[in-house]
Formats: sequence, C-alpha cells, structure tokens
Amino acid sequence: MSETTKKNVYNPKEIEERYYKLWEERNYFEIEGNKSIQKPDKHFTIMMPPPNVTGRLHIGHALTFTLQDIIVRYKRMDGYKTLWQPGVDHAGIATQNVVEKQLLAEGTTKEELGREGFLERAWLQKENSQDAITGQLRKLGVSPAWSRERFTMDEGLGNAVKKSFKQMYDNGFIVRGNYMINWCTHDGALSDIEVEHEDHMGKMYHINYPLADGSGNITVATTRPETYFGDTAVMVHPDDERHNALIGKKIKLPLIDREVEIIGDSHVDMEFGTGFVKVTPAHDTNDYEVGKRHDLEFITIFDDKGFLNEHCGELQGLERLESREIIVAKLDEAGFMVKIEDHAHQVGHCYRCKNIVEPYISKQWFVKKEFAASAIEKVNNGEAEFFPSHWINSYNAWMGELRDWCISRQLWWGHQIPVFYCDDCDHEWVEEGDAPHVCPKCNSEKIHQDPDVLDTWFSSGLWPFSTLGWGNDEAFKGELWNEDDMKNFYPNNLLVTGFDILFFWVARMLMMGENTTGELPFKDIYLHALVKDEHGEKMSKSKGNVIDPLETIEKYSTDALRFTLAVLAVQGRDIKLSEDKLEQSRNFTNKLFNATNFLQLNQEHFDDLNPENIQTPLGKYMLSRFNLAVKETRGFMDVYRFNDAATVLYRFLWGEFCDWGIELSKADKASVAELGSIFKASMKLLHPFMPFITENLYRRLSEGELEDSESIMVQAYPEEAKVDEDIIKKFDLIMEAIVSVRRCKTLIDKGNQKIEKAIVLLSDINDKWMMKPFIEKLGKVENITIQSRNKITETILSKSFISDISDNLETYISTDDVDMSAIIGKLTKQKEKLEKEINKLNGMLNNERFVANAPEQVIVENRQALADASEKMAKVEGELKGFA
RNA sequence: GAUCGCGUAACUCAGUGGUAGAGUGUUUCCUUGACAUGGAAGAAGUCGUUGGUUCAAGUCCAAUCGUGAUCACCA
Repeated sequence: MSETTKKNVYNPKEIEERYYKLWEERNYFEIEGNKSIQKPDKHFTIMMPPPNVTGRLHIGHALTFTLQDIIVRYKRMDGYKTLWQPGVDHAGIATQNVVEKQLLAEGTTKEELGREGFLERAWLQKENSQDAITGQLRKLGVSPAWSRERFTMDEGLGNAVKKSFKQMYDNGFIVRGNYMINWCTHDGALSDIEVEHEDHMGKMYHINYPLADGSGNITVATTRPETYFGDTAVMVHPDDERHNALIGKKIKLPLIDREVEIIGDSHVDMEFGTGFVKVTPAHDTNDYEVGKRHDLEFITIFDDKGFLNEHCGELQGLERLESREIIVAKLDEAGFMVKIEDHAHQVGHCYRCKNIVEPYISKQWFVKKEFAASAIEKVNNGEAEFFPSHWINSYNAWMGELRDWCISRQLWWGHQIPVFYCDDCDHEWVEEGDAPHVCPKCNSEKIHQDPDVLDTWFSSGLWPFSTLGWGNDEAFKGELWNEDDMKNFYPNNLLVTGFDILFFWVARMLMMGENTTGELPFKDIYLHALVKDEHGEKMSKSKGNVIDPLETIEKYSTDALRFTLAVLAVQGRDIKLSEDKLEQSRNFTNKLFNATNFLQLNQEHFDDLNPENIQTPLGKYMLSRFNLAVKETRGFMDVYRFNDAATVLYRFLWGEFCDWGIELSKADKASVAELGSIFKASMKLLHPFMPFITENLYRRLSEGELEDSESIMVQAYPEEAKVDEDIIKKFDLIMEAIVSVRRCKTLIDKGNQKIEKAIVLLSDINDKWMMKPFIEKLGKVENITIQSRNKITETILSKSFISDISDNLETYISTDDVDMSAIIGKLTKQKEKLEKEINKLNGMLNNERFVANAPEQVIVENRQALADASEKMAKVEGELKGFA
C-alpha cells in the first residue's frame, strides 16, 4: 500500500489549507475574533518581530512564530482581547544589498537608476518578499491580526519616526558630530554592534623608522602597514627606560620623509611588541583618543570608498586592501622592513556584506548614550522581566558600556533623516510634518534635506507603539489602528524573540519606548535560543545542514513541526532539531487520529465536556487526570515553559488517555461516551500547539462541519478543576495489578495469551468488584480472584505458583493448569547452550598458550562474553528453580 | 580577559531541597477489533570532580576540570 492510500494514517494536507482559510475569513485572528468568550478588561498584546523584506522564512522564524502563536492562541481562548500585531521590516542595508545584487545581475547599478528609480525597485522587492513571507506564515498556521499588517516604512510609521526624531532632537538626545565610527566602504557608517569581530591569521610587520637627526632607527610593529601614511606620532610608555629618552625627538616616515614626533603615553603596553607604537589618529580607535590627548594632526589617508589619497605618495589611487602588499614590497626594497611574523588577531567585518570595516572619522548623527539611563533603571527595578532571567546580566553589561549610537546610514532605502539645512543661512532644523519649501529662519528656498537615512533599528525601536497609532497622525487611522489602541494594548504584555537580537532590537525598543511614551514597552521578555541541526551545529547554506520549514511541513505537517519546536524549546538551551524528533511528533498526531477512530467505533458524536455528566469510575478517573493536565499546562504556559507544557500534553494524551483510558474503556463500554467528551476538551487544551489536527478531531467528534459551526480556536480554554485523589488512587492500584499480572505471565511465556485464572492479593479489597473487569480484560485473565492479603497465603503456598510482588500487591498464577514442560524445555535448552558456551570460553581462557598468543582484543572480547554468559546462566537457573 | 550557559541512561534531553525521569535506541514477546507512525514486559545512571551548608543535595554555596555562547581587547 502506498503512503497516501494507507488506512488509519492521518493526512493533514487536505484540512490545513481549508481550515486556515476559514479561520482567516471569519476574522478569528482579529482583536474581536473571540468576542463571544471575551472577559471584561482583559487584554493581551504581543508584537510580531517584523521579518526583513529580503527573502524567505527560515526555521528560526518558524520557531519564534510558533511560540508566539502558542501563547496568542492560549490567551485568545482564555478570554483575552488579543492583539498579535503583524508586519514586515524594511531592513535598510540588507534589502539595499539584495536589490543591488539584482541590478548587478541585470547589468546595471543603482547610480544609473538614480535614487528614485532605485527606490521603485526596492518597493517592488518589498512587495514580493512580503507576499512570500506572509504566505509562508499562513502555512505555519499562525494567527496574527492580518488586517492590521504594517510595514516599517508605511506612511503612519514614517510619521512616527519623524515625530520621535524631533522629540529626541529637541531633548538633546540626538546630535550630529565628527566621531570615529565603524566604516564599511560598501555600506557606509555602522553602529558598534553591526561590526562582527572574527579571528584572523594576519601578519605583524616590524618597520624601521629612521630618527630625523640621523642618529639611528626605531622599530615599530603594526598589523596594518598601509596606515603609516597617516601616522602623526610615534609613542612610547613614559616609564619605559629603554626608550623614554627619545621622547620629544622626531623620526622621518619612510619613503615620504614626513617628520613626526615621538611622544610619551601610558596607553603603550611595554611588554608587547617593540615598545614603540605608531600613532594613526584617523584610522585607529585607540590612536584617535591618543591624538585628541596630544593634540595631534588627524590625517585621513583614503576616501569613503577605501581608495588611498594624496597623503600616500605614489600609491595614491590604490584600494586600501590591495595596497598592503605593494607597500610592504616597497618598504622592504628600501630596507625599512625588519621582519614579518605570523600574528593572530581580530578583524572587524560588516555584518551584512562581510567587508573589512575601517575605523574612520566621519560626520554622522548619534543618539547619546544617556538616552538609555531610565530604561536601565526601570528594567532593574523589575518593571520588565527576562525569561530566562539571566539575560538581565547581558542587558546590563551592554547597556552599561553603551557608546553613542550612530544612527545615520549612507543608504537610499530607509527613513530619510528629517533634518533640513539652509544653504544660505546655514540654519539646521527638524521637520516632523511634510517637507518644507523655505527656510523658517531666512525664508530662502535654497534648502536641502539630509541625504542619509536612519538606522533600521531606529524605526524598529518604535514598533511596540508606532503600530498602535503613536505618532502616525491621521494615516491609516480606523483602518490599521484605532483611537484607543494605546490605552488597550500598551505596554505590550510580552515580547518573544531570539537572544541574538537582544542588543539590536530589544534594548533599543526598551530605551525608545521608555523615553518616547514614558513607559517600558513590554512586561515580559522571552528570549529563545537558536535552532541548530541534530549535531548542535549552526545551520548554514554552505554546510548544507539547513532545514527548510516549508519542506518540513510538507513532509511532516504543520502541527508536527510546531509541536516539535515547542517540545524542544527549553529555556536557555539550543534547539537541536532532527528528523527523529519530527517523526515522533508526527506519530503523536497519528496516535490522536486513531484515538478518534476508536471513539467513533462506539458512537459518532460526543457532547462537550460537562463534569457533572461524568459518572463512571473510569470517566471520573480520566477527568481527574485531565484536570491535572490542565493545571500543569496552564502553569507552564504562564511562565513560557513551552517544552514542559508540550510534554505534559504528550504524556497525558498518549501515556494516560490512550494507553490506559482507551484500553480500560474496553472493559466498560459505558465510559466511552465520557472519554469522548474528555478527549474533545483535551483537543482544546492542545489546540495552541497543534491548531489543525485539534480542530479536525474536535470537529469529527462533534455535530456538523467547521463550515457551519464555531471553531475550536475561539472556545474557552479548559479551566483548572478539582482533582479526585481517591479515584486516582483506585485506578493506580488497578493499573499496578494489571502490570503485575502481565509481568507474571511473561515469566511463564504467556505474556500475550489469555489465561484461565490468577489471584491478586491486596490489603484493601473494598473495591474489588469495580476492579475485577478491568484487570481481567487488560491482564487477559478469564477469572481474577481478588483476595485479602492475609487469608489466602497458605493455600497458595501449598500449591505450585509463580508470583510477582509489587509495591502494593502480589499476584499469583498457578502453574498446575499450565503446561510447564514447554517452558522448562525452553529454559533447559537455553541452559545447555550456555553451559557449552561457558565451557568453551573457560577452556580457551584457561589455556596458557591461547592467552599468550591471541591478540589482546580477542582475549578481552572472550572475557566479556564469558561474563555475559555467566550472568544469563544465573538467571536461567533461577527461573528453572522457581518451576521445580 | 569579563560575563553567562551547559555537563544526569548508549544518544537527545527534562528534573521547582524530599524514593533518579521522558523520548529515541536496545533485549524479549505480540499482525490481541483505534493505531506496527502500534502494543506488552524488561535491562540500562559513580547525576563531570572535590569540598561545604542541611535532618535531607542531581537541585543551594565554593573550588576545579571539560565544553559552548556573548562582550571586550594589545599596536
């Protein structure tokens, strides 16, 4: 039989698309989607981290959106007016790079298209990518309020950016100035965290600088010889007795003969290198500080594209990275190169294009680090809480060492900085409304806007409230947001995202939210780990270990993928995703599917759960187990322990409901109707994790199709209810008896067969008439005798019985009626075989010549084999003795 | 260098001071009327190491070893 035509196998494909479409059409995802079960004044807000409009979803997105959807569906079913805000991010550098590559492939460039033409292409990319991404999100079964979908560059959010920029500018938190910044010759200015430092095996070049008075040479060591054109000093440690006498003297830079002074500065590490350090204030962060301290000249030696300039003599016009070899060769030729050693160090790369980043002096816009102060304080006062809690350490460490945040970017794609300059009177002002035509100070029409755009994270930082209408003016009001959104949905309740963007995004939202609205933007911050492959390796295209969420859905179903991600989402631990785990979840869906099949063998439809209608002992038992599962699931959900909640559901549904509930119901048909109701309620409990199959099975067990009934997703989430400890105790005993009987039967090789009689001894036999049929049915015994412990012992001892003794009871099976000869025969045969084996091995190992000549490994193996055989022998003999 | 994780069964991992747990794998058995993507019964653990706190430690504290991540660095 082929895969697809197999009987009794759950087929998710036909329902997923159909259900999703219905849910969305009925507006279930919207803030009033659960209106019929909404409780007064209960709101729940969570912002979707907007995916970049650069491409497709990866497995990390699947994780983060699955976890968010689980919480959102839970809260929605629990009666909260729920807003899960969707949207996408314009992702300045990343998107611009994608579009540039497209243009390159078409044989053109952004310069040829011009700014406006280029932006048209970028908008096209945005449209295509947004369609792809939201389509993929729908396949994941997630339930954000699609009608409110935003884009970080839509008109309303653009207004919010201008408004908050002005606010920050007016408050002195945004300034413009010449700073030493991180410069990518491809992407322009970067903030500190957009630079990735990577280990690099480079060289340490020792270069002679001749003293200007001709009295000799000093030797400096550098990893970047090409920067010597920008040297404006050489420094030594003032306490360095080897060299400090030279302070105040001058040296002549090789080849270009420019003279610079030897200065003393305690920044120098006397232990390292030669003790002489070349100082290049315009191209090194430390040297920049030294330069300021000593009032040195700042010589910039290459332009913003990285080409050497007039300060570099005959090397002018070369690209900075290409120039190194040439300079080294020339210095060597002229006799200035002393030696070149291998040297491991760290080199900064652009996080988007991997280009080597340069420290570079440039005039840019900055957010002052003081902007973070109140957000640091409030988070530490407990006004926001991290899950797992240890992330507050990283937050504090980073926020505490914050430097001014460079927010201007030399890009075209993004929010253009709302600052205008007057070409006539040099007036500079921020415009939060429409673009002005004249200078407000001198009325000149010769004005221009700053050509740069803002760092993407500036607008993302406003996301928790700009999407609620803050600063939007009238744009999309009543359409994408409502008047009272800020009141109802701000601060947000929860943020879920990967720990890798704690600094990029979370920290920025906290400081921008705090300063802009006076409140932290959210209460709980759940940071999940990254999805790795089954060996714990990071996924990457080059390694070929990427797991594609859509392929996975195709193979295992959306529910299986979601459940797998949830069950692996342990706080603070990487998620190692593997086919094995996905298979396990798929098997789980199949188990649920077949449980439904079983229930429907008995009756077609079942009532929704009403505890008062649960009357049979088994029904009451399963209800109590269900109530326990409700309590645990809710408890774990409330502290974002997705793995624990998922495990509880798995254990309850498979280990308790199917393995025991269904099996026991075969001995009590009257309980099946009750189990059906409990199963339907369990589908509600599981729904946030596996939305599709739960809807499907719930539907099958109820009257009517989804097309003409209310979805499971807007029904009340099961509430905690009383657990009947007494009935649990009774069934624990029943199950213990069944296991004991089965164990006993295994001893006589009748594990799977029905036997005539067995005796179970208990201390309390009050409920024996209730217990009897269950034990008989599941233990496969025609007639179970349940007796009080003290009475029967003597009778049993007088006959031949085998026994099993467990914590609370004893089971006896007579061997009189059983043909023991077969078992004894089997065991005897086994015994003989083992005897032969042991004799053979003993013979070999006692043979001196064997021990002396055989390879060590063979001897070890034989010894082990002997030990194993002896152990088995002891067991077999023990069993035979029992039958004697 | 600083900070933060992690170390528990063969593997992947839960474990919230109170008798060591799950899934997978493994051994034996079972096509038993929901399910072989299944069922039954088992075997399997010096909880990294050493100290300490406690009536009680896998759990709390200290040290140490191994391992990973993040941040910061020396030209």
